[in-house]
Formats: sequence, structure tokens, C-alpha cells
Amino acid sequence: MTDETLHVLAGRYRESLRRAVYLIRSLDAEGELSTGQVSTLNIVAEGSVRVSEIARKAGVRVPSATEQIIRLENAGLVKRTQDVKDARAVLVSLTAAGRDALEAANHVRNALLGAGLATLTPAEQDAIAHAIPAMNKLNAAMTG
Amino acid sequence: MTDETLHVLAGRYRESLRRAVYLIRSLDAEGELSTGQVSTLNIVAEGSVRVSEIARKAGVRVPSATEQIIRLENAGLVKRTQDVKDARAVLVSLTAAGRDALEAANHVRNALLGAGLATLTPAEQDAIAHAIPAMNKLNAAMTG
DNA sequence: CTGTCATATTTAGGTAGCCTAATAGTTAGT
DNA sequence: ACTAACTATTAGGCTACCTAAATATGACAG
Repeated sequence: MTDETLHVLAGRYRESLRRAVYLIRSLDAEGELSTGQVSTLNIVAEGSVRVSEIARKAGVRVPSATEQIIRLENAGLVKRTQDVKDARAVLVSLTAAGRDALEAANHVRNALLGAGLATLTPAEQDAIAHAIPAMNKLNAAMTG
Repeated sequence: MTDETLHVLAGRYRESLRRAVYLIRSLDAEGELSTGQVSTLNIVAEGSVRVSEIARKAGVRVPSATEQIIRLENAGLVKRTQDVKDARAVLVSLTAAGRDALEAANHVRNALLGAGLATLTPAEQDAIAHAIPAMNKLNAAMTG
């Protein structure tokens, strides 16, 4: 594609993502956990993670991650432990309650979004499914 | 697709959108206008719009839209006028400065995102281009 | 082994942006 | 004309983000 074409595509894609953000937010309306909390839990679910690693993956600064984690810890959803190999570092992991809460939150959101996807034609569903790997590659390329 | 398949697709799509939020945010790092401000300006750019209409399109409550608009008005980017046909309503429109600022902001963001898109293969670019109408339909279906 | 610089996290203080509830004015239906 | 519905704003509060500074540990050169 030419730069011009890519520029136009960028504009359309940006607009679509902007609206998709509100879609994602609307999925949270019913739930008990906020979008940010679910995002953080999803990151922690991958295993014991340092605070700085959570911040990096979430695209926020370290103090913001600390704040989120403290809130989640107070809610009993994650626990913090000292890294035995590096006393400066803190490892964050899910509690059993956190795992349950995350699973429930994901289930509700996926069901809602799945119902929305069901209103699309099979071709439209395929178009989205097919775009996801490209979107992920783009996300990775641009946000590190 | 089966409900189960759609459920899985919903999960993958949600995850991709979650990361795309940070991509969008990263496009704002350099600019003077926040993501929310650009979104609001983009809505207002479509013509004179009521506060309640802006709120609906932006996916926020009316007082939040009022707040945004007051900020943009203080920055000289939009102006508020009474609707002559309905004295309850306020019509919001861009000022010349607002139009310029929006154009500049969109240009910078589209250039940055366009550069990211340029790193994808043509097939990946096509996959995203092809998914956008479906994404827009889904957004419209789920957020009204 | 000690001083220095880098790394990891937390604390402190501030801002943007979202929310609900309450207020004031306008319109529309009976 | 009265009541109910609608439009916008104001008031008060919360979450989540930020930068700067403090605290503690690690790594390493001399």
C-alpha cells in the first residue's frame, strides 16, 4: 500500500478502535471488576510477575501498577511475595479468589461480546477473526 | 459459528482490543490533546451537536460530556450556542482553532499509526482493512 | 570491601475524566 | 394549566493515571 493509503487506513482503524473502546467499557457495566482490574489480573494470571513487568505489559508507569496491585490485594485477589533471588523485587500472583473472579469476569464479558458477534454474518465474523493476528502484531510492534 | 466458537473468538478479540487501547494511548504521548479530547472534537466535527448527543456517541454520561466541552471551550476549540428551536438544548460546534487543532492531531496520529501499519505484510494490512466494517457494525450493534 | 551508580518498589501530591444526585429551565401531552 | 419528560449544569466523590522523591537492594570498579 502507498503511504497515502496507509494514512487513510490508519484513520479508519483509529476511529473503529475508538468506538471499540466504548464497547469494551460497556461490557464492564454489570461486573464488579473494572476494565483495568481485569486487565491487570489477566497479566498476573500468566504467572508470578514483577510489578515493573506488570506496568510494562499494561502500558502504564510503575506507580500506577503498584496502586492497582494494592487495590487488588486489599480485595484479596492477588498476593505479593518477595523475590528470593532479588530482595528489591516483588512477585505478584493470583490468589484462588482472584482466579475465580477473573474467570467469572472473563466469562461474562466473553458471553456478552459473543452474543454481539453472533449478530454478524459469518463473513463478518471471519473478517474479525482473520484480523486479530495482524492487530496483535501491530500492537506488539508499536507498544513494545 | 457455534456459541462456543464465538465465545473463544470474543475472548481473543477482547484481548486484542485491550492492547489496542494502549496503542491508541501511545499515539497521544506527543500531542497536546488527550485521547478523550480528540474523540470529542471528532464527534463535534460532524456538525453542530447537542451535549446529550455527544455524550451518547462518546459513550459517557451527560455531565461528563459537559465537563469535556467546558474544557475544550476554555481552550478555545469549541463554542456553545443556544438551539433556537429548543431553548433547553445547547449546540456545540468547532471553532476555526478547533478545526485546525483536530486536523493537526489526526494527522500526527494517522502518520504514526500508518508507519506501524507499514511494518505489516500486505496480507495483514488487508486483513485489518477488511475487518473494519465488521468492527464498526459490531460497535454499532452493541453500543447503540 | 567500599563507594558509586543502577534497579525495584513505594509514597506523596496532583490532575483528568468518569460517575450519581440534585438543581434549574424548557417542552409536550392531557 | 399542570404534570411529566427532557436538557444541561453544578456539586461532590472516586478511580486511575502521572511525576518527583524516598527507601532499599544489587552490581561492580577500584
